[in-house]
Amino acid sequence: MSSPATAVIAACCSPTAEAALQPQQAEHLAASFKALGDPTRLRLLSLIASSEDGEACICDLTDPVGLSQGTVSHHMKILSSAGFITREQRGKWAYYAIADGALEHAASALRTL
Amino acid sequence: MSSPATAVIAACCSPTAEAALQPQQAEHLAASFKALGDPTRLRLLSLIASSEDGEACICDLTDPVGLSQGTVSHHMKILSSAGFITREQRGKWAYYAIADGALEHAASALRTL
DNA sequence: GCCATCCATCGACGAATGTCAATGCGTGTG
DNA sequence: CACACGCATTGACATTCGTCGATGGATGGC
Repeated sequence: MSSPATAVIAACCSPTAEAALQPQQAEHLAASFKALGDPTRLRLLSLIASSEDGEACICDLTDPVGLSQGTVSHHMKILSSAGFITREQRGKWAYYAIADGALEHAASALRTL
Repeated sequence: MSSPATAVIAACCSPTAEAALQPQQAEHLAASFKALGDPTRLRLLSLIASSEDGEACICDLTDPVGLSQGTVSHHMKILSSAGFITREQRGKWAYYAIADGALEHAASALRTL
Protein backbone atom coordinates (compact mmCIF):
# COMPACT_ATOMS: atom_id res chain seq x y z
CA MET A 1 0.00 0.00 0.00
CA SER A 2 2.68 2.44 0.81
CA SER A 3 5.41 2.48 -1.78
CA PRO A 4 4.24 3.84 -5.08
CA ALA A 5 7.85 4.83 -5.75
CA THR A 6 7.93 5.82 -9.38
CA ALA A 7 4.17 5.91 -9.47
CA VAL A 8 1.83 8.79 -9.80
CA ILE A 9 2.31 12.35 -8.81
CA ALA A 10 1.20 13.43 -5.36
CA ALA A 11 2.32 10.20 -3.76
CA CYS A 12 3.82 10.77 -0.37
CA CYS A 13 6.74 8.44 -0.26
CA SER A 14 10.19 9.49 -1.31
CA PRO A 15 12.56 6.63 -2.09
CA THR A 16 13.97 6.80 1.46
CA ALA A 17 17.40 6.24 -0.01
CA GLU A 18 19.20 2.94 0.16
CA ALA A 19 21.97 3.70 2.61
CA ALA A 20 20.87 3.92 6.24
CA LEU A 21 21.81 1.65 9.07
CA GLN A 22 21.76 -2.09 8.54
CA PRO A 23 19.63 -4.10 10.98
CA GLN A 24 22.65 -5.89 12.38
CA GLN A 25 24.60 -2.70 12.99
CA ALA A 26 21.52 -1.13 14.51
CA GLU A 27 21.19 -4.05 16.88
CA HIS A 28 24.77 -3.76 17.99
CA LEU A 29 24.70 -0.03 18.43
CA ALA A 30 21.39 -0.18 20.27
CA ALA A 31 22.91 -2.62 22.74
CA SER A 32 25.49 0.01 23.64
CA PHE A 33 22.93 2.73 24.18
CA LYS A 34 20.69 0.38 26.09
CA ALA A 35 23.53 -0.11 28.54
CA LEU A 36 23.67 3.67 28.95
CA GLY A 37 19.92 3.99 29.22
CA ASP A 38 19.69 3.50 32.95
CA PRO A 39 20.29 6.30 35.46
CA THR A 40 22.03 4.01 37.91
CA ARG A 41 24.53 2.85 35.32
CA LEU A 42 25.27 6.43 34.28
CA ARG A 43 25.93 7.31 37.90
CA LEU A 44 28.17 4.28 38.27
CA LEU A 45 30.17 5.35 35.23
CA SER A 46 30.40 8.87 36.56
CA LEU A 47 31.46 7.67 39.99
CA ILE A 48 34.25 5.60 38.51
CA ALA A 49 35.34 8.37 36.19
CA SER A 50 35.45 10.95 38.96
CA SER A 51 37.18 8.62 41.36
CA GLU A 52 40.67 9.42 42.52
CA ASP A 53 42.52 6.65 40.77
CA GLY A 54 40.02 6.32 37.96
CA GLU A 55 38.88 3.01 39.35
CA ALA A 56 36.53 1.70 41.98
CA CYS A 57 35.41 -1.57 43.52
CA ILE A 58 31.83 -2.60 44.17
CA CYS A 59 31.95 -1.63 47.82
CA ASP A 60 32.83 1.92 46.77
CA LEU A 61 29.68 2.15 44.73
CA THR A 62 26.86 0.52 46.65
CA ASP A 63 26.49 3.35 49.15
CA PRO A 64 26.49 6.27 46.67
CA VAL A 65 23.81 4.73 44.49
CA GLY A 66 21.88 3.29 47.41
CA LEU A 67 21.33 -0.15 45.94
CA SER A 68 22.16 -3.65 47.05
CA GLN A 69 25.54 -5.19 46.33
CA GLY A 70 24.03 -7.77 44.02
CA THR A 71 22.27 -5.14 41.96
CA VAL A 72 25.41 -3.04 41.57
CA SER A 73 27.33 -6.11 40.51
CA HIS A 74 24.62 -6.80 37.96
CA HIS A 75 24.93 -3.31 36.49
CA MET A 76 28.69 -3.60 36.32
CA LYS A 77 28.36 -6.79 34.34
CA ILE A 78 26.11 -5.04 31.84
CA LEU A 79 28.48 -2.09 31.51
CA SER A 80 31.46 -4.37 31.06
CA SER A 81 29.65 -6.55 28.53
CA ALA A 82 28.93 -3.41 26.54
CA GLY A 83 32.63 -2.58 26.71
CA PHE A 84 32.34 0.60 28.74
CA ILE A 85 34.32 -0.59 31.74
CA THR A 86 37.10 -3.04 32.47
CA ARG A 87 37.42 -5.37 35.42
CA GLU A 88 40.59 -6.30 37.24
CA GLN A 89 40.71 -8.56 40.25
CA ARG A 90 43.25 -7.60 42.89
CA GLY A 91 43.09 -9.69 46.01
CA LYS A 92 39.61 -9.73 47.42
CA TRP A 93 38.52 -6.71 45.44
CA ALA A 94 37.44 -6.28 41.85
CA TYR A 95 38.52 -2.93 40.45
CA TYR A 96 36.50 -1.40 37.67
CA ALA A 97 37.75 1.35 35.38
CA ILE A 98 36.42 3.24 32.38
CA ALA A 99 37.40 1.38 29.23
CA ASP A 100 39.60 3.50 27.05
CA GLY A 101 37.85 5.11 24.10
CA ALA A 102 34.57 3.28 24.54
CA LEU A 103 32.53 6.36 25.35
CA GLU A 104 34.20 8.32 22.57
CA HIS A 105 33.40 5.55 20.14
CA ALA A 106 29.73 5.57 21.06
CA ALA A 107 29.69 9.35 20.84
CA SER A 108 31.09 9.41 17.34
CA ALA A 109 28.69 6.69 16.24
CA LEU A 110 25.98 9.07 17.33
CA ARG A 111 27.33 11.93 15.24
CA THR A 112 27.74 9.87 12.10
CA LEU A 113 24.29 8.46 12.36
CA MET B 1 29.53 -1.82 56.73
CA SER B 2 31.21 -0.48 53.68
CA SER B 3 32.48 3.01 54.19
CA PRO B 4 35.46 3.10 56.55
CA ALA B 5 36.51 6.30 54.82
CA THR B 6 39.27 7.75 56.95
CA ALA B 7 39.50 4.51 58.87
CA VAL B 8 42.24 1.97 58.98
CA ILE B 9 44.78 1.06 56.41
CA ALA B 10 43.96 -1.75 54.01
CA ALA B 11 40.33 -0.72 53.74
CA CYS B 12 39.08 -0.98 50.23
CA CYS B 13 37.00 2.09 49.76
CA SER B 14 38.39 5.29 48.42
CA PRO B 15 36.27 8.38 49.06
CA THR B 16 34.70 8.06 45.61
CA ALA B 17 34.92 11.83 45.28
CA GLU B 18 31.96 14.13 45.69
CA ALA B 19 31.39 15.31 42.15
CA ALA B 20 29.79 12.72 39.88
CA LEU B 21 26.41 12.85 38.23
CA GLN B 22 23.41 13.91 40.28
CA PRO B 23 20.47 11.49 40.34
CA GLN B 24 18.21 13.93 38.55
CA GLN B 25 20.69 14.62 35.78
CA ALA B 26 21.31 10.91 35.47
CA GLU B 27 17.62 10.27 35.09
CA HIS B 28 17.29 12.85 32.36
CA LEU B 29 20.35 11.71 30.46
CA ALA B 30 19.34 8.07 30.77
CA ALA B 31 16.00 8.92 29.19
CA SER B 32 17.84 10.15 26.11
CA PHE B 33 19.95 7.04 25.79
CA LYS B 34 16.98 4.82 26.47
CA ALA B 35 15.34 6.37 23.42
CA LEU B 36 18.42 5.42 21.42
CA GLY B 37 18.61 1.94 22.91
CA ASP B 38 16.33 0.27 20.41
CA PRO B 39 17.52 -0.95 17.01
CA THR B 40 14.31 0.07 15.29
CA ARG B 41 14.57 3.64 16.53
CA LEU B 42 18.19 3.87 15.39
CA ARG B 43 17.16 2.69 11.97
CA LEU B 44 14.34 5.21 11.88
CA LEU B 45 16.77 7.99 12.74
CA SER B 46 19.15 6.78 10.10
CA LEU B 47 16.41 6.53 7.50
CA ILE B 48 15.34 10.09 8.15
CA ALA B 49 18.90 11.37 8.16
CA SER B 50 19.76 9.66 4.90
CA SER B 51 16.55 10.70 3.23
CA GLU B 52 16.65 13.05 0.28
CA ASP B 53 15.11 16.08 1.90
CA GLY B 54 16.20 15.17 5.40
CA GLU B 55 12.65 14.39 6.34
CA ALA B 56 10.23 11.53 6.08
CA CYS B 57 6.64 10.68 6.88
CA ILE B 58 5.42 7.53 8.58
CA CYS B 59 4.48 5.82 5.34
CA ASP B 60 8.06 6.20 4.17
CA LEU B 61 9.29 4.26 7.16
CA THR B 62 6.94 1.38 7.80
CA ASP B 63 8.13 -0.68 4.87
CA PRO B 64 11.91 -0.32 5.46
CA VAL B 65 11.67 -1.36 9.10
CA GLY B 66 8.97 -3.94 8.48
CA LEU B 67 6.72 -2.97 11.36
CA SER B 68 3.12 -1.88 11.63
CA GLN B 69 2.12 1.73 11.19
CA GLY B 70 1.04 2.03 14.79
CA THR B 71 4.36 0.74 16.06
CA VAL B 72 6.35 3.14 13.92
CA SER B 73 4.21 6.00 15.10
CA HIS B 74 4.87 4.89 18.66
CA HIS B 75 8.63 4.95 18.10
CA MET B 76 8.44 8.38 16.53
CA LYS B 77 6.64 9.70 19.56
CA ILE B 78 9.42 8.39 21.81
CA LEU B 79 12.12 9.88 19.61
CA SER B 80 10.34 13.22 19.47
CA SER B 81 9.71 13.25 23.22
CA ALA B 82 13.42 12.71 23.72
CA GLY B 83 14.04 15.66 21.42
CA PHE B 84 15.81 13.79 18.64
CA ILE B 85 13.28 14.52 15.92
CA THR B 86 10.78 17.21 15.07
CA ARG B 87 7.29 16.79 13.69
CA GLU B 88 5.57 18.98 11.13
CA GLN B 89 2.13 18.35 9.77
CA ARG B 90 1.65 19.20 6.10
CA GLY B 91 -1.70 18.19 4.73
CA LYS B 92 -2.39 14.55 5.38
CA TRP B 93 1.22 13.78 6.12
CA ALA B 94 3.34 14.26 9.17
CA TYR B 95 6.93 15.00 8.27
CA TYR B 96 9.64 14.09 10.70
CA ALA B 97 13.17 15.50 10.63
CA ILE B 98 16.29 15.16 12.74
CA ALA B 99 16.23 17.80 15.45
CA ASP B 100 19.14 20.15 15.08
CA GLY B 101 22.00 19.50 17.48
CA ALA B 102 20.21 16.88 19.54
CA LEU B 103 22.50 14.02 18.59
CA GLU B 104 25.56 16.20 19.04
CA HIS B 105 24.36 17.22 22.46
CA ALA B 106 23.93 13.62 23.57
CA ALA B 107 27.32 12.77 22.13
CA SER B 108 29.11 15.48 24.04
CA ALA B 109 27.30 14.52 27.23
CA LEU B 110 28.84 11.13 26.71
CA ARG B 111 32.34 12.50 26.40
CA THR B 112 32.09 14.71 29.47
CA LEU B 113 30.74 11.93 31.58
C1' DG C 1 -21.07 15.17 0.87
C1' DC C 2 -18.93 10.82 0.85
C1' DC C 3 -15.02 8.17 0.89
C1' DA C 4 -10.12 7.01 0.94
C1' DT C 5 -5.74 8.02 3.03
C1' DC C 6 -2.49 9.14 6.74
C1' DC C 7 -1.67 9.12 11.33
C1' DA C 8 -2.30 8.85 16.62
C1' DT C 9 -4.19 6.31 20.29
C1' DC C 10 -6.03 2.35 22.78
C1' DG C 11 -6.15 -2.35 24.86
C1' DA C 12 -3.85 -6.50 25.13
C1' DC C 13 -0.06 -9.61 25.48
C1' DG C 14 4.60 -11.72 25.72
C1' DA C 15 9.35 -10.44 26.56
C1' DA C 16 12.78 -7.97 28.76
C1' DT C 17 14.41 -5.17 32.70
C1' DG C 18 15.66 -3.56 37.52
C1' DT C 19 15.58 -4.87 42.04
C1' DC C 20 16.02 -7.67 46.25
C1' DA C 21 17.19 -11.50 49.44
C1' DA C 22 19.66 -15.59 49.62
C1' DT C 23 23.28 -18.55 48.26
C1' DG C 24 27.86 -19.88 46.57
C1' DC C 25 32.73 -19.11 45.53
C1' DG C 26 37.55 -17.14 46.16
C1' DT C 27 40.68 -14.76 48.88
C1' DG C 28 43.07 -13.13 52.73
C1' DT C 29 43.33 -13.06 58.06
C1' DG C 30 42.94 -14.76 62.79
C1' DC D 1 42.14 -24.59 59.71
C1' DA D 2 38.21 -21.87 60.38
C1' DC D 3 36.26 -17.64 59.66
C1' DA D 4 35.14 -13.07 57.75
C1' DC D 5 34.98 -10.37 53.73
C1' DG D 6 34.17 -8.99 48.70
C1' DC D 7 31.88 -10.28 44.84
C1' DA D 8 29.07 -13.07 41.37
C1' DT D 9 25.10 -15.72 40.64
C1' DT D 10 20.52 -17.43 41.35
C1' DG D 11 15.43 -17.28 41.81
C1' DA D 12 11.56 -14.51 42.36
C1' DC D 13 8.82 -10.53 41.57
C1' DA D 14 6.82 -6.11 39.89
C1' DT D 15 7.41 -2.92 36.28
C1' DT D 16 8.46 -1.39 31.81
C1' DC D 17 8.88 -2.16 26.87
C1' DG D 18 7.94 -3.50 21.97
C1' DT D 19 4.57 -5.11 19.14
C1' DC D 20 0.08 -5.96 17.06
C1' DG D 21 -4.74 -5.31 15.69
C1' DA D 22 -8.44 -2.25 15.98
C1' DT D 23 -10.46 2.15 16.52
C1' DG D 24 -10.90 7.21 15.96
C1' DG D 25 -9.86 11.76 14.07
C1' DA D 26 -8.18 14.98 10.33
C1' DT D 27 -7.35 15.99 5.82
C1' DG D 28 -7.85 16.04 0.90
C1' DG D 29 -9.93 14.03 -3.54
C1' DC D 30 -13.99 12.43 -6.14
